[in-house]
Amino acid sequence: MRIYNTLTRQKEELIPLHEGEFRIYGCGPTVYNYFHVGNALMLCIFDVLRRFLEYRGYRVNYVQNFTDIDDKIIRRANEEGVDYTFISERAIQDYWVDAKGLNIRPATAHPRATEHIGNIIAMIEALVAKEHAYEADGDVYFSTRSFAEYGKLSHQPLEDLEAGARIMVGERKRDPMDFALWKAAKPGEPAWDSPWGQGRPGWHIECSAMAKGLLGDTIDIHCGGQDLVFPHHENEIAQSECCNGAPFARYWMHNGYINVDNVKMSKSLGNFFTVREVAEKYGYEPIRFLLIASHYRSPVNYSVDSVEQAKASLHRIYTCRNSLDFAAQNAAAPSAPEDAALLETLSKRRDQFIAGMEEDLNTADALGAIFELVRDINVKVLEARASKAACEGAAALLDELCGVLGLLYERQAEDAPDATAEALVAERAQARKDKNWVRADEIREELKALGFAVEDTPRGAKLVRI
RNA sequence: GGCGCCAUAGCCAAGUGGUAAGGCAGAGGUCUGCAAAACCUUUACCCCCAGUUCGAGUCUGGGUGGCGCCUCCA
Repeated sequence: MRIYNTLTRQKEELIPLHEGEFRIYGCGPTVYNYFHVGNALMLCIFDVLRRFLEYRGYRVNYVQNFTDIDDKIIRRANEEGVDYTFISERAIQDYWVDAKGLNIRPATAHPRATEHIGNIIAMIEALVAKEHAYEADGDVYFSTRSFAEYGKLSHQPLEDLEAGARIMVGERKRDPMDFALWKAAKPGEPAWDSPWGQGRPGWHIECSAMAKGLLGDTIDIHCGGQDLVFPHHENEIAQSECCNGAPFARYWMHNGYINVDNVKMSKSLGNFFTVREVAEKYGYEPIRFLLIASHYRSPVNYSVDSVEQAKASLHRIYTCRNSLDFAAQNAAAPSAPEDAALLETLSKRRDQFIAGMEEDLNTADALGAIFELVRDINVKVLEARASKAACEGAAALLDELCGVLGLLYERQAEDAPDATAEALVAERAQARKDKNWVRADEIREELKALGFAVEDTPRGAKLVRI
């Protein structure tokens, strides 16, 4: 598999450091409110990466953190007059609801910054001891000039980055490019004991500490949104490599943004749609579909129209999948001699799917393979009246590929046959045979009262729950 | 100013130099007592101008238009 590595700015063969296992760290959300469609892209795409690697036989140790202590959380807590933990807990609960709705599998671990204060302090102490960091009035800063490779991820020399740097009021930096590892407590703020007095961790050090604690000094893949490249990921590299004396992440994967009217969706611009609000109107699955329907590094323009298109696209797959169940139940033959050849033909779509995914996680291409599989199934299985075994084989393949993308999960099991309804269907079939259209239409009304719509297909009447 | 990204049909969107995947919408058709649904078929000289090449959406240079990071942000 080839992956675009931000560090080298090229596609590289993805090879794990440890045989058969990938260790992946993803920067999760800062928890203070609902996450929006833009945040969901990162969650969905790296969930797909993880699913695909597992599908290809690797073990995946995927750690995704929650930043549960931060200025915004504190501000929110003050606004609502509650403890900061109330805000973060509530947002994490909301996260689980939406993540589950989007069919994002829980990571191997979901560490919280506040659970790793000990690791964070230990790491800062090590950096101070190595003179990569210094204390100033209870704050601790990382000295960027002490790390010669600073800027290697964003490919910017320190001097150019410095042009945009500034010192905020109250900071005690020696250099504008230095960044806080530890912040001295301000009155009324949550704080932990440390060698530098009461305080709380800076944002960047959390991820370095949690990655080190749970995955080791060198991890395989570090992922996140492109907006984290600088300064967050650049700073993580500096901290981790100076502390550990080992390469931090071997591959850096960054997803692009979701745009609204061609402008980045972001909390600060206020042009965002929460996953919660979109899901209430269209359901969760179209959101997931929309996000993986284009390549993860290219921008996706979000609009109501795009969600509706996604929903319609998804419907095509669902129809095919449900028709396979119906066809399998009503197939004339349990199996046929040509089944093997038929399934062999269909499995070419699996090869196509995998080839797409292996080229920098090209989910758009992979989705194309799924739709071509759907057409193949419509023509060669459903229309050709293939055997029960062929129907089941086709269904299994469709489920397999959709499963890798995490799609087709809102499919309901078919309702168990309702005896009354079944009897009416049989009576209607007879009435239609007798050309008693009046009675046939009456029965349709009766079924409607029972909550079923009836659709006539070449294989007989099909009941659909209204 | 520094570092990058993007421009493919009405809309969305793949495309690793060799005569443009896929989806939505539209249009035809099939099935059909009616109805509903579904299925099949079909729709592009790839922003402009030069250049390299036997051959370019794909490479190079120059335009035009749009976007991002450099400050919290997925």
